[in-house]
This record gives sequence, structure tokens and C-alpha cells, in this order.
Amino acid sequence: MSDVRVRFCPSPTGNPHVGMVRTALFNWAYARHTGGTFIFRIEDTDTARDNEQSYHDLLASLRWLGMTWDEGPEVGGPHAPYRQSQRMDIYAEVAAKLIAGGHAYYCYCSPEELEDRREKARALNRTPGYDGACRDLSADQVAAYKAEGRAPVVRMRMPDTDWTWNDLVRGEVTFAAEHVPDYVIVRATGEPLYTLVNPVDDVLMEVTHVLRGEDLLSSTPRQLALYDALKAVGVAKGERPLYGHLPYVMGEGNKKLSKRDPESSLLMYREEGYLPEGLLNYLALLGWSFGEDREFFSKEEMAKVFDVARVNANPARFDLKKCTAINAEWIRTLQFEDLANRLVPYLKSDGVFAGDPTAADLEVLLQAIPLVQERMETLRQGVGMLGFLFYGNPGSPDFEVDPDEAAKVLTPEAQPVLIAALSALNSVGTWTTEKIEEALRVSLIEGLGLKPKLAFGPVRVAVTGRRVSPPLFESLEILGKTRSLARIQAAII
RNA sequence: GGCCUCGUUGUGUAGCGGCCUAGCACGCCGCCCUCUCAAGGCGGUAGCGCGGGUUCAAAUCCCGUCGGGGCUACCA
Repeated sequence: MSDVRVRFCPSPTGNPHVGMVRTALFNWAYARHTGGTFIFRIEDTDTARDNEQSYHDLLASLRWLGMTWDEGPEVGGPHAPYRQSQRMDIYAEVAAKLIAGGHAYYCYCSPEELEDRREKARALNRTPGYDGACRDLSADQVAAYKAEGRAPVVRMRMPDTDWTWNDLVRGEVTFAAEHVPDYVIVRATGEPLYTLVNPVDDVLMEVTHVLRGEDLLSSTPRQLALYDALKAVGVAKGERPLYGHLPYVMGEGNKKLSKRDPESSLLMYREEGYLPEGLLNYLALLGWSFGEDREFFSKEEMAKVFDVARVNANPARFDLKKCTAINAEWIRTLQFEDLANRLVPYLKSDGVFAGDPTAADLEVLLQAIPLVQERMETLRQGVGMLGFLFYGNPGSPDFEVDPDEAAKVLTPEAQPVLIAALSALNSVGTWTTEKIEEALRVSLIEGLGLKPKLAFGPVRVAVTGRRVSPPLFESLEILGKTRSLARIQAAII
């Protein structure tokens, strides 16, 4: 066990999204690669935006993706609890120590006053940060503010030094002291902010490597300062954590993939029938590469070779087509039974199965898997390809031919084809793919002199309801003679 | 506006001074295979943002410039 400790610490607001998953994946992979510890922490200190549903979605999502955490909600650990909403007393204590040590102070400026002064700073082309007005208030001034009924926030007293760190993915990054003003760590209500709780917990949970989104790059200097202060008051003991800022996952049009974009929603991928393996594989490619021109790999294979140093700094566009292509590739690698099992929930939710499938249903499904496996890109697409095998069963919808398809293919000219097919199939003795194919070829290709497309098209639509279907002869075999003939009969006017 | 950051085909990347007339994958186009659709095979399309340096040699190093993005909260 190495002493690498990384964490994934989302805040439970809204739907889990893919950028978040990518961050989790890189942290997870780094922990597994180094034999370190993957910590899962919930940053729910913003009571206005956090919600319980989102919290549950987060846990369910990581579980679905198969990223197990070593410490965190539901599994516990030496630094429990791992939900910040349950650690408020800790933050209050730390804040008090920081104030006592002179590293933070009460600030009585009102939001309006602050905004006013920020505007003025902007007008002078200065960084519009806090001007330090309350840094050294006299007892009288404090008393006066209190008499006005003002409730103070707590602000960090930033030392007058430049901040440099060696970013794991970007190399050396420096912020000049003047661009990192005193910042708020505790609200006037007494609630601690992200600016406090995040670094404090990283320290308390002994996090060694902070791998997070690029959006937090500019908050790093403040966290370095806080770390130093925590050390000065005896809360922190070891070294500063190392920071690595992962590039954004962008959506269409060079915009950061926002939670509102449908493509960003992890839940959507699950509903559409993306495999965890496929999604994770694709996400790994955003900002990182396996090397050796290899793009298809499992998260375990990724973990074997993953190194933060190889992470790319430039933002990556999320490409749904490529994501889908990789998912399709993953589907093709699945064992028949595995794929069948994964398909069942989708067949149920789309109403193909009324409830749990019967043993007979399962048998048919398993037979049909080889016909559809290489044809579907998502599990949900499989439902559309397989439905015709089950429609008309008790509890399932009735079988019917898509009206558009019927209009195009089941024309009056197709009637002789269907009649010939019906007769030919009726005399097939042993109902096997080979016999079926032979009968239809003899009857329609040789007998009627039709091109294959014109010969089999009407039969395909009559039996499967669609112009695009799994291979016809195999489908007929699986469907069975009785139902096959009945469907062709039904298409004859 | 200020600060930070990023810049290889449409997209994701490989590339770490000569092996690059820039490789791979997805996409797109064409052909083959073929009962439809896929899968598979073969071929094609398209890129180092721009300008200066440094060097015998630059996609690779330096500077500038332009463009994108982020931050600039009592959100995270």
C-alpha cells in the first residue's frame, strides 16, 4: 500500500454529469495505479443548492460505474464522517483557531459596500478583490458595527507573497500576491464555505494528490495559503498536497459541458443503454491516452498504466458519436448470456416484457443475441431489434407492422411474393435456418425471378414489422413456424 | 477590464529537435462482402492558428500575436 491518497468530492447539486465522472475516474485510476486510497467525500455545505436525491444519485452512479471507494459514505473510514454537512463542528473549531492565530479575521463590510468598492477597482483596471478594510479593526470600530446590527463573515488574511506550485498536469503556475485577495471562509450565518472546508478536509483526511477540474485552478493559491495557516495553528502536519488540474470536458460550440446539456447527464447514458465499460473507456480518452495507439481498454487496464503526468492540459470536446462507437465495441465483446442479462431491464422498461421474462422468453432472447449483438450501439437499440420476437405473447404488446414500412414495402405488387413465401414456408419440414433459406430462395429467387432485396423485403417487413431487422432466415427460425406463417398470412390482403 | 490557462485534420489524441512527405481512432466519402441493417475488409478526405527568432535541422525550444476557455461570489 502506497501512501497516495486521492479524493473525489462532488457537491450534490443536480444530476451527476460526465465531467464529474471523468474526474472521479482519473482519481480512481491514480489510486489504483499507485496502490493508494480512493476517498469519496460529499461537499454538501451549500444548503440552498444541495439535495438528498442528488446525493443518492451520486452514490448509485459510482456504484454503477464500478468505481469502488476505500473511504467514504456507507463504507466509513478513519476520517468519518465523509459528508461535510456532518462535520460542521470541525470547521467551526478550525475557523476559531485560524482567527485566534491571526490568520483570519471578522469582516463587517456589507455586500453592497463590497460591490461598490469592487466596481471602483475594476474601473482602475485593478483586480477587484477585497481591499482589507476590516483587517485591523479597533475594538471601538467593531463595537460600532455590532451596534449597527452587522453580522461578520470570516476572512482569510492573505500573506503578501506570490503563490507558485508545480501543477501535476500544467507544470509551474504562479499567481502574484496582489491577485489573491483576502477571501471569505465563513458566512455571516456561521456556515463554512467551500474555501474552508475543502482544504481543511484534504488536510484532515491526509490527501496527498488533488486531481480536480480546471475551474478550480485559480482557487489553488488560496488553498495553499490556508494550508500554511493550518500548519501554523497545528491542524496540518505533513506536506502541502500536490495539485493537478484536469482539462474541461466541453460540449458543443466550445462551451464547458453544462449540467443542463442533455449530453452531460450520466443518468441519460444509463437510460439509453450505454455500458459502464463503454462510457468509462470513452471518458478516459478525454485528456489522457493509453499510448501504443490503443483506445479500447477497461478501467482496470487503464489503472495499470495511468499516470497524471501524461494527462493533457487542453480542454476536450465531448463527441457523442465516438462515445457511442466505443460503447458498440464493448457490446460486441460481451458474452451472450451477459448481454442477454443486461438487455432484460431495457426490454422491461420499454414494455416488451410485462414483468420478469419467462424461461421461454429468456431462451428466445439468448438465441437471438448473436443476431443483434453486432448491430446495436446501445442496449436500448437492442430492444427495437428484438421486440418482434416477443410481441403477441401474453403481457406483451400485439405485433404490428410499422405503417410507414407497410406502405412502402407491403404494396399490391408484393402480394404474389408473400403468397409464394407463405406456400414455400408452409412446406418446410424441419424448421431450420438452412431449410427456410432454401425454400425461400427456390420459391422467390428462382421461381419468381426476383432480386434478393425484392424477394425478402416483403417477408422481412411482414414478419419483423420493419425494413431493417436481424437476419431474416435466422429470425424466422427463432420466431417459429406457426407465428411466422401467421404474420405472413396477416400481410396478405 | 484584470488575472490564469489552452492552441496538431470535423472530433479525441500520438508526437518531447532529425525516425514526420505528421501516426492512430471516431466521423465523413467510395469500393468489396451481402437477404435489410450492421459487423468485417480495402481505399480516400482533412491538421501542426499566425508572425518572428534559436538551430545544420522545429509540430517539437524562445518571444510576440491572434483565438478559445476559466476565474474575478457570504457557489463549488
